Amino acid sequence: MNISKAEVSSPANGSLTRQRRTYSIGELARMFEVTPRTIRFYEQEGLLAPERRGQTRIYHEKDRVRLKLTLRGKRLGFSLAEIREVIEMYDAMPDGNARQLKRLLEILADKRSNMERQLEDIRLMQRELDDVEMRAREVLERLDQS
Amino acid sequence: MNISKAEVSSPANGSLTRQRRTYSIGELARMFEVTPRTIRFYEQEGLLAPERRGQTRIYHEKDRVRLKLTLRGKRLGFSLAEIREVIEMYDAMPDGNARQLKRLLEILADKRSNMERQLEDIRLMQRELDDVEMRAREVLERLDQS
DNA sequence: CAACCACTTTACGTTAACGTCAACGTCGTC
DNA sequence: GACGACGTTGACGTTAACGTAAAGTGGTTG
Repeated sequence: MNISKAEVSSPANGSLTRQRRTYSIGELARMFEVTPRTIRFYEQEGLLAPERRGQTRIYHEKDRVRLKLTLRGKRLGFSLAEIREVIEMYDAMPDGNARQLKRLLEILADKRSNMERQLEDIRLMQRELDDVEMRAREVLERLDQS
Repeated sequence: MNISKAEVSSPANGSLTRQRRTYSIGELARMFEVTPRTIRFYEQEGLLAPERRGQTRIYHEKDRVRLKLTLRGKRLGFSLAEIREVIEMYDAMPDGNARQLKRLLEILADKRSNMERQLEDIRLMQRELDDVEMRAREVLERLDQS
């Protein structure tokens, strides 16, 4: 129950609305239920780029959001490489050339169709589960009766 | 464009509605856009159990459905082990004991909540994509104007 | 000051899901 | 009867996504 020193690590904060909260790798790891190792690995793969205070990594809101998006992407079956590609293009957007931007739109369309398919898969799978569950309950009832 | 010999492999079929079609490993592979190696691997992992005519494998409708379900499960991020678990329990259902059946229901509920979460993830991800796409289009327009 | 965290790097290990290659059998056909 | 297409087993290779262990650093706490 010790108060994190990270809380104090911000210099004279004038704004009230501005959240200048930072996180240690351990905090972030607990928040998202991953290991620090995972977070370092994502950095190594170019998905995160936290600030450094000496040796130790310091994560800001931006990093937290990225991690959240990364994990969400993973749950949807995207590879880290795919996720990185999108993140990189997103970051380079303002001064990205037309070719890059069009490539980005392509990728997005691709992800979109991917997700449409997943939606359909989920619908179908839910029906299967309904079916299996029904049968299972039937069998269970018969077992209870006898 | 040669007619598959598999077509002839069924003995005097009286029923009209009954589809007694069988498939070779290659046919199945092309149908689902996987390699034969993948299909053999799934068999080795207990997900398929095709008939054998001598050395060669012969796949029936049942096998085709299983493969379809397996691939769908994969697209949803389930491991082959998880998929096998469900398939095995499903097959053993009629004479499965109450404990097994309840375990099955647990697994199903688990998959269900998994998919609920995926639905939410997809919704969120779609919004992200909308957002990114909008920005990208804006930047593109500005590039076109200048 | 010693002990104890939390954090760091380096490096090797592991697992799932196949790919790839070799070496062979079996058709139909030219 | 050689050839090509397809099938088989077996074994080893590969990739992604981390796990794990070793060895060191830096701060605070009793």
